[in-house]
Amino acid sequence: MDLIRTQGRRITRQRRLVLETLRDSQEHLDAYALFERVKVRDSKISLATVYRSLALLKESGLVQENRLGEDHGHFEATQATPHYHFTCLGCGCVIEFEAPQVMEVVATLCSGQALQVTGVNLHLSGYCADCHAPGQDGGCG
Amino acid sequence: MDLIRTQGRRITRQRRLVLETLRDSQEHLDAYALFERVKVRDSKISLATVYRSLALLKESGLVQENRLGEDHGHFEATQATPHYHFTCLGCGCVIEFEAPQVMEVVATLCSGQALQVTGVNLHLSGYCADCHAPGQDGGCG
DNA sequence: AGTTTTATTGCGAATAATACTCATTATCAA
DNA sequence: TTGATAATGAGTATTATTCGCAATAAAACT
Ligand SMILES: [Mn+2]
Ligand SMILES: [Mn+2]
Ligand SMILES: [Zn+2]
Ligand SMILES: [Zn+2]
Repeated sequence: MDLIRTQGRRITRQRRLVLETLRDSQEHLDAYALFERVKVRDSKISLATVYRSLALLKESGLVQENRLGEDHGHFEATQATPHYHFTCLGCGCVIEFEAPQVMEVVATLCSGQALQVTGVNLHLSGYCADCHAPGQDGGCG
Repeated sequence: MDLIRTQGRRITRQRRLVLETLRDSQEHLDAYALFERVKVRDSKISLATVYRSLALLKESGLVQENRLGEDHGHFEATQATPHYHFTCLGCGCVIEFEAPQVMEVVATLCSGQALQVTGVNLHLSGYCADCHAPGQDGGCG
């Protein structure tokens, strides 16, 4: 968190609160849901500040934004190991998974096409085990 | 295109035009850019119809929507082989690439966690060969 | 501890992408 | 050709996110 204090940026109660709240909840909250949770501890905080804090925390790498197929972002505190997401179109649950193959793809592109990759986003959607009818035709064998 | 005519849906001049325009341009157009191109051939078409047509064509699998890190979608006619996207944060160019490893990941999740995957979206961002300074620290070795 | 500097906040208003309403038009089955 | 109704165009509404600005507070300085 202290690495924010570069370039004259300040550590504020609001920014600390946004990060803590995100870390405490092991979920993938959207900006408004996070706002509601943060408001419990700071009833005066504004939604704009939540957005601004998230943008800053993202810049510093402490927070990740995930696009999970909806028209708004979902946020989570950065984990130790990179992971990706599956969302169920039935119940809306989010399942995290690791996939080292993705980094192999990235490595191939780096050497093959001289691309410098700074962001990786893999999002799968479909139906979780609870939601898909066993007879239904799905996306895998 | 004819498979649209199921469930009482109709093939209209506008829908045909949206699909054709998308097929002709081998680009990743957003809804508004597509609207402008379509308007050349049908000056009366409305933006709402472009959105509605895209939604329908997506449903029928003829069109893919890609989220490329911006706050709006980009569309392309469905290709023979699935592919993924890299966007350059410098110049904005979009580079397509194939990556069979992604489907291995999907297969693993299908058998391992009984997930039914219907949508796959992999998006990389960073700097293309023209844009990254050779000395800069990037995301690969 | 008090003062100064200026980054940050809260609030409301502004934007931008996309969806909706509804009267009119056009597709298509009969 | 006609009738039933799906789709369109135009405008409006909605939603996520950003912006402008006066008031506030974090950090640097005394
Ligand atoms: Mn996660
Ligand atoms: Mn493409
Ligand atoms: Zn589910
Ligand atoms: Zn570039």
